Amino acid sequence: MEEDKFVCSEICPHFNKINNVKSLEPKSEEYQKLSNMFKLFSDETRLRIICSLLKEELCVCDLCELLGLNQSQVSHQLQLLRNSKLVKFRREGKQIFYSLDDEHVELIIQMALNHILEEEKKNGRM
Amino acid sequence: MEEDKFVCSEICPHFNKINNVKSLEPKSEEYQKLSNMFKLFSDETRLRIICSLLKEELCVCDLCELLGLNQSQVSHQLQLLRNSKLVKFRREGKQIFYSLDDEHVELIIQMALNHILEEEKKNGRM
DNA sequence: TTTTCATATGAGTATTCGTTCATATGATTG
DNA sequence: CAATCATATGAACGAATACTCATATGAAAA
Repeated sequence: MEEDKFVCSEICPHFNKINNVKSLEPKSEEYQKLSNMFKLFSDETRLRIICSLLKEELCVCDLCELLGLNQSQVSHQLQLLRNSKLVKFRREGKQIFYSLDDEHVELIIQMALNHILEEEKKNGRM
Repeated sequence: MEEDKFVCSEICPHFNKINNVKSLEPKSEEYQKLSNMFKLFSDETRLRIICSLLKEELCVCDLCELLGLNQSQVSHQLQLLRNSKLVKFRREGKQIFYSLDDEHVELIIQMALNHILEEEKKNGRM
């Protein structure tokens, strides 16, 4: 790893830039947490579950019905979301109702959606 | 797939909820684009590259130096970012300079970072 | 208290994805 | 035009992860 960490002779290393960036960037622990968070959004199934819960509290079975997924699939994904404290749940008889436990999620997804939609508009015009 | 798409007898399907959610949620094509976008942020290496480019235009070699990665690794990740139009680049002699080609990226990461930091604060207090 | 229903979970498998190594490309320099 | 330098790319391998199937749990109903 260290052996091929080359620096392109004398031309390239823009050390002023590099030091500038170094001073501004998040700490490495934060990078890990950030990427873990984005990982939760990166699977389409999970994302659809999250977006569904944005609007309504739903039970596992509702999610299966809504998304056309089997129960095991939904429960496994919900487990991941639970572990990351992104969703909360309450029991009501035999059913368990899930809802989002985070105020930022909606904003983040909305931003990303804005990006997508603008991208579409841009490509539509060219 | 279809066979085990059960609906928990008569109790569960909260069809009014389900229909409400259905009417509000993004279209399935958008889900795919959204998850693809988040996938780009979900790898720590890629995320560090993105965050570095947030501040400065940098050449491949700068990124290697800055992040302690080998050239192949950086180029492969840049290829993914290029394919998704998240970065742009310009050639200057032998070097290629990359920069971000998107205004939303910074906002999205900032939101997520807010989330992380608040989470930390919350846990610190308990 | 046995059965049923909604959900959770573990193991196994298939697939996706990141890294590495080797090599290619394309611009510059001698 | 041969050599060198910065970067790109393809193939192979390994690790991570999503899905499936089978089974467990825990509440309610019979």
